[in-house]
Amino acid sequence: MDKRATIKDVAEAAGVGVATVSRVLSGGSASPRTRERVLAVAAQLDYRPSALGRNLRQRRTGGMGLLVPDLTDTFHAQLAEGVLACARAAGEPVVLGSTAGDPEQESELIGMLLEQSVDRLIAVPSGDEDTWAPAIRAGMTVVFADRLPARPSSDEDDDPAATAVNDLMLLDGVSSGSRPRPLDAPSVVADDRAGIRTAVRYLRGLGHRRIAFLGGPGHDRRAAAFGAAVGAPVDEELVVFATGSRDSAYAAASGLFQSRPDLSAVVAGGNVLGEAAVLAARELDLRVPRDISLVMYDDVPWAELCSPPLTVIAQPGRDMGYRAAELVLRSGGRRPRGVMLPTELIIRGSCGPHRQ
Amino acid sequence: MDKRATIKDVAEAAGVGVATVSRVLSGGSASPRTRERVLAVAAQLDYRPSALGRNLRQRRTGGMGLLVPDLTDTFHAQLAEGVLACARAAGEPVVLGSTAGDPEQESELIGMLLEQSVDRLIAVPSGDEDTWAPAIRAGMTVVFADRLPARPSSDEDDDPAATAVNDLMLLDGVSSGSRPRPLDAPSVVADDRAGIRTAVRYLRGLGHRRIAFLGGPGHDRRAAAFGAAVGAPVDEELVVFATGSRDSAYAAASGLFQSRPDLSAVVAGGNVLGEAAVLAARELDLRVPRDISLVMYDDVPWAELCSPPLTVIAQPGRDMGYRAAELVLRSGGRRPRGVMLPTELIIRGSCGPHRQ
DNA sequence: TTGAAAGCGCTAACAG
DNA sequence: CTGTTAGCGCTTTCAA
Repeated sequence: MDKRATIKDVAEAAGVGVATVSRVLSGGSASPRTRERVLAVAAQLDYRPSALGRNLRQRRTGGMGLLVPDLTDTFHAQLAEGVLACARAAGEPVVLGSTAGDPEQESELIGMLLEQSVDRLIAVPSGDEDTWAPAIRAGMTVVFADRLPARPSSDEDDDPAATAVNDLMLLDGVSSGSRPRPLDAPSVVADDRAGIRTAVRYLRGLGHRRIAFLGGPGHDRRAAAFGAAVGAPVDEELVVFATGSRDSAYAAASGLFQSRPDLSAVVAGGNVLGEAAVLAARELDLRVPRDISLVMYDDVPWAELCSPPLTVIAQPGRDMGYRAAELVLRSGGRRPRGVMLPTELIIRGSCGPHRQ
Repeated sequence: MDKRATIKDVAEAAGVGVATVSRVLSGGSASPRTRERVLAVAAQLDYRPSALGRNLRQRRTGGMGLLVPDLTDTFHAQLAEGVLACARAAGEPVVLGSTAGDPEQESELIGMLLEQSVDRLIAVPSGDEDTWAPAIRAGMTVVFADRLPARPSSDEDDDPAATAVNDLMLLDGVSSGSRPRPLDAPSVVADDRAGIRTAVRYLRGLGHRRIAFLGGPGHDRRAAAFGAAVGAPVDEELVVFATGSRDSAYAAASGLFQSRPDLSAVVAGGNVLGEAAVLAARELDLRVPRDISLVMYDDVPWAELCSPPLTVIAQPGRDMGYRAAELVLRSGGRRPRGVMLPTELIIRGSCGPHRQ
């Protein structure tokens, strides 16, 4: 097996200079005669330009990085498929990393990408703005998907609720006065506010009054939207957070159900939490939707498999990934502020009327 | 924002040659004094060696490629997580591609990886050996995971069953006489034979006689194992294949149930097919397990969510990915023939006794 | 133990 | 329109 042909081989075989070959192959100007000959020789030699040389020359690796917390979270898998589809269409490679929701691993992966000179990155962030500042300072074009990095917990506002309120205000266009958003990166997110609001109204319409929110890492905006939707005063006990693992999600769901028997409906902030809620409810002999109504964020194939099938707030995971990839690729000059995609409440069978 | 420091910067600042810096940073020999100084300067300058230069010099990109048919197939997501975990531990990047089960896209992605000089690749293959020969000929170290490329359909044996039988014979160590396996790549697969056999015996023990196999692309070995487990003569109609999409899986399942009302149990060759089987059964008002018993290949989190929870043949997806990554990384010299991991029948609630 | 120098394959000035 | 040339940042002989 002989080694791959280089640009030099092609140039020699075609009797032209290497620059000409380079030009022809990258669509530069050349006489039809020359162009034809070069193309012929290149094809004949089965020449494929090496990305190595080009990358070094341009001091940057093509393609993009993609960082998600966990691929076995079906929503992240959908999002990744979207990114891959766009990248494939563009012929660009995607370097993938999974962070397990751990800011430290996230940082390390960012470092790895920097080392590879990958300067375009799509991320479902786990760390806060402090985690992400280095990447952006290093000149990376980053597009956040699904959620934004949390505010750094530099001072008092350490709990999700407070952060979430901040984000909510920002979402509303209300200037928060202090601490301007330092991160200059576009994002592709779903309209969490509308999605949650619709779900809460739907549950309200069914007569539910004690509604809980079960969230995970990165669900702060959703929690805030939930708070806004149920209206003050928010029963603090009815907003609980898990830490990301399936075990933690289960524990949170189980704890919630046990501590608040008066609960009649729950909104799960993501599919892993919805899964946990179904499991915990079954374990505690709570019937869905007879004893407890459930709405889950994320539409995933298995939502239909449950008995009853789960009512969900669908967000277009694949589209979000595709759009994010488009954004990060066409980051030419203008930096669009980001995209917000609509959600849709898909009513199946996991919600029923409130029974006294 | 100043540009990143290069090896030259470090060399100058430390008053040594670039070669020395390179040596020190890659653990070569150097006097303690020099080493210390270089390290100090490097740290001070926040120097990170650029992979670009190294890659070009070594004419190869570090890390590995990973090709899977579809990340929203939870098993593939698990496998990918395993690969990523190993890669992360080794500090190596992973270039991901999703092929949608299409050999053509697979070929294109292989071409892309070749262009990037990624010379290590883990794949859940969709194409046949003809698709993969170029990659291996080009000098790539390929490790197949979950399944092996099918024999090229050069002549008569065009249908899955025939191919499957071939593979089965190979698995048994029976030399097939003709057509020696030309592909020289190790693999990490589950013990499909044992898994399927155990499932079939379990169903037999429950009294089932009309058992069907519902397969997808790449499930040839499983189909063959199924044929062997039920024993000749195999009712051809009871072995059906879908093409990979969820729609196709649903159609196959639905068609199977409708055409064979005498069916009392089905083995789904993968989680997407299991999903389809549950959906199709419900649509046709077939009760699980009253009317139809179901065993699904792959254990996935949502298998427990179904009512009743699904009895599954679990294969260690994450481990398989991790092992494959280990294999492809430590491909030093010896080329191990591959690994076969055990499966486990996890009995939940989707199988019941056969009722006349 | 160390430094100088030669590229790896490619692109982008700059001449011709 | 085309060829020559100078590197991109790194590793690796080869001498000193």
